[in-house]
Amino acid sequence: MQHAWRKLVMSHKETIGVLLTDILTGPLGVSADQLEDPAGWIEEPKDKKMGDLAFPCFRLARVLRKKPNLIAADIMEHLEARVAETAGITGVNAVGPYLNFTLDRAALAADLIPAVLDGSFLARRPDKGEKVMIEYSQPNTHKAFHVGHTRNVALGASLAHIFEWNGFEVVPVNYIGDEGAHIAKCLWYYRTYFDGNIPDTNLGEFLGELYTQATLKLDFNLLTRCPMPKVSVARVAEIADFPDNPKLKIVQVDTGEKTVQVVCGGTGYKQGDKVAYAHIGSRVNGRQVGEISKNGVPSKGMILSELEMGLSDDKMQLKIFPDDAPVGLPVAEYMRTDALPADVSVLEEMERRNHGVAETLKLLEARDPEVYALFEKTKKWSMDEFHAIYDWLGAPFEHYFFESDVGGEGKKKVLEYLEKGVLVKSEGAVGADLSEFNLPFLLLLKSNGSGLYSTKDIALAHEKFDRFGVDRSIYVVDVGQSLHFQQVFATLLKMGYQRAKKCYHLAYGIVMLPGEEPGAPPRKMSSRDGTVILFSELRRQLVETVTAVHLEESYRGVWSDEEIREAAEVVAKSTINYGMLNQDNGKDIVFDMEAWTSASGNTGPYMLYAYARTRNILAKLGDFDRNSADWSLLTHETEQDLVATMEKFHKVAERAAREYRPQVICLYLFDLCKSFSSFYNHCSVLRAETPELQATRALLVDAVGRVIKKGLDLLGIETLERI
RNA sequence: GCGCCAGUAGCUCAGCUGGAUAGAGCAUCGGCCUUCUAAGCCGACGGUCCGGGGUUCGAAUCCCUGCUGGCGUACCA
Repeated sequence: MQHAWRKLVMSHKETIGVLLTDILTGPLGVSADQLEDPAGWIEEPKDKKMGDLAFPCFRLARVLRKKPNLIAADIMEHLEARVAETAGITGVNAVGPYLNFTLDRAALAADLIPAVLDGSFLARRPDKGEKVMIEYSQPNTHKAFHVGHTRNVALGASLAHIFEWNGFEVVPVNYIGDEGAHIAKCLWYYRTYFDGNIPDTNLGEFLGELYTQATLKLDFNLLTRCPMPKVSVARVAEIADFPDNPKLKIVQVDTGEKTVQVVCGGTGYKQGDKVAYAHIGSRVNGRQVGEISKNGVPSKGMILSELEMGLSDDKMQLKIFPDDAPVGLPVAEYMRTDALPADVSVLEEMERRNHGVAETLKLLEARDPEVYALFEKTKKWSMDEFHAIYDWLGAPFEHYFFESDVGGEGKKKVLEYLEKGVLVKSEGAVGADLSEFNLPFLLLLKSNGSGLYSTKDIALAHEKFDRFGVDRSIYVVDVGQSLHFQQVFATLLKMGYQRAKKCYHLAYGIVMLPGEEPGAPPRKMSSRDGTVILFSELRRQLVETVTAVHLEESYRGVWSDEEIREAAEVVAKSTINYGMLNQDNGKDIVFDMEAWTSASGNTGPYMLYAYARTRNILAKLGDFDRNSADWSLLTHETEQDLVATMEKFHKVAERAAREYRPQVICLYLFDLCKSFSSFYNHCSVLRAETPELQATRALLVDAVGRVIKKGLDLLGIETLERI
């Protein structure tokens, strides 16, 4: 069924276009081929007060060789009479270079409001025949779920609703990270160190805590200020000039065992100084130290600067130890902290811990009965918690993918395409040369043959299209993965998988915390520093603050405790969801618990409040004569605003899907709710001057409430009948 | 080094494919509750749209360039 309201608005532009064409090609003498399509130039004025539609005369300036505002005046002369006899348009005036048209709002309201009330306006759009998969959330098991993750969930869930409403067939899916080193670390810590009691609740967060503890155990900077094996104290035995290069010196270094020659570019040392010497084969800041030769002068190992040791920003100054530093002693031991007992070797302890994690990983991969059983048990702890969180947030999932399920298939595919010559070997590893796409090499198999994140994504993409038959695949993943997905999609294309063109990475910015002092820049959350806001904590604090600040005084004793609790939960959810969505996808969000819970202005609770007010009016009013409504009575500025704003709903929802931006719905709802609040303070329904006006306003209020509710629905936000 | 993203009011942010006097919220300061819920409404204050060029009748918007910040740059996920 065609909606009358839509035809009406479309026809306004066409009607005006015809009028303008008549006048321009007639009295003003513009030839038709110079005119193109005036209806297409019509836009909406920035300020609603100026009118409903505007025609800018700038482009005509060139054709007519006249100033735009004079052209507007010329057209006006002929236009006014024509407009007066045109139905649907109530007025026109020339403002500078613009012609502003006012539409017949009573006619608009007469079409729109009944359509809202009978449900046809807000009904899901006709089926588009396109199946869209939306992958979001992707949490790692054995890690904590925190505020940052809620942005992803809010975005994904909202997009699912928005696409659904726009007539797409939506398949919302999750992709669980249940494989990899993080799990080995967590389980290693649990088996090696944990001796407390397992809590009764929040087992997922408990695992996250174990994981954090594990990373602390593996942060060797806590054991020594120089966590580098194969770096030891050495003595500068002799310094000689380098031929033809005054910046370099040839240094003979006494390591305690032998004397080696090093070409050194650093400064601030002299013969006899004690320095940090990195042996061949050691790793310095991730780089392997090898034997090199500079202009034919061999150099074995390197002498570390203060920068290389992470002690200062000075990249030239070599680290010099006091004279009593024993030559040959590993620097890791020399610079140890007091975290370990003195009789425990730092290097041995580092080795022991690294080995422990590696062993756990091996046992996991080999499905050792004990370790694997522990893995499955703990994985369930995480999954149970995830499900509870999704349930609370209202996030739908139709299917769960698991990393552990796609790894094997990924490897198979990579080897198959290596065989075909599409993928190549490089430095012992396998990957895709993407230079034809102007992208860097994508590693797909490590030199030891094991797969990576990218390997799994190759298999996952196939699975999505082949098994679920989707036409489009959206990945909601943070912006840090942009290059990764460009590479994955390009690799798929290179493998001849044309449907990679229908893959889209929706990149969003991360969630930050406000600076510690006013004016300080926002900071990243870090589980290590304990600055992460865990989900349970977020929920608890939000509900608590909402109750204390807004519900306690007004409703305790008036509502049941149960109703207060439920209201607090709904408000808390709206706060977090709306806050996460009402921001440009790509930009970082600063999550300020205090600011978010204060809940005034452009926030979720503001929308809920506006909605509850619409319901409250109707509840107080009770029955009224719906047939006595007279749309021409809606003359107040705020009433006309509401009608005009409601009308935009389809355009907004369509745009939100097209641009993958739930935010446009937020902006729209804020606009609508603000108009309603203004209306609420200016026009009373219960005390309307006449029964007709009262009935008309009541229907308007009802319609506005429904549009707000539907908009919030698309954002994944529930409403309350009263707050 | 290279690549991507960003820089708009004291703070947090809108500003759609270039259009009218650059807009909100918060904060600050004034008003409005015996009348439908004050989580609200009305008003005031507040801007060299990072700098510099260019395209255009017209630039916060497009192009170039510089500065600043963030992120990413093959054996982590």
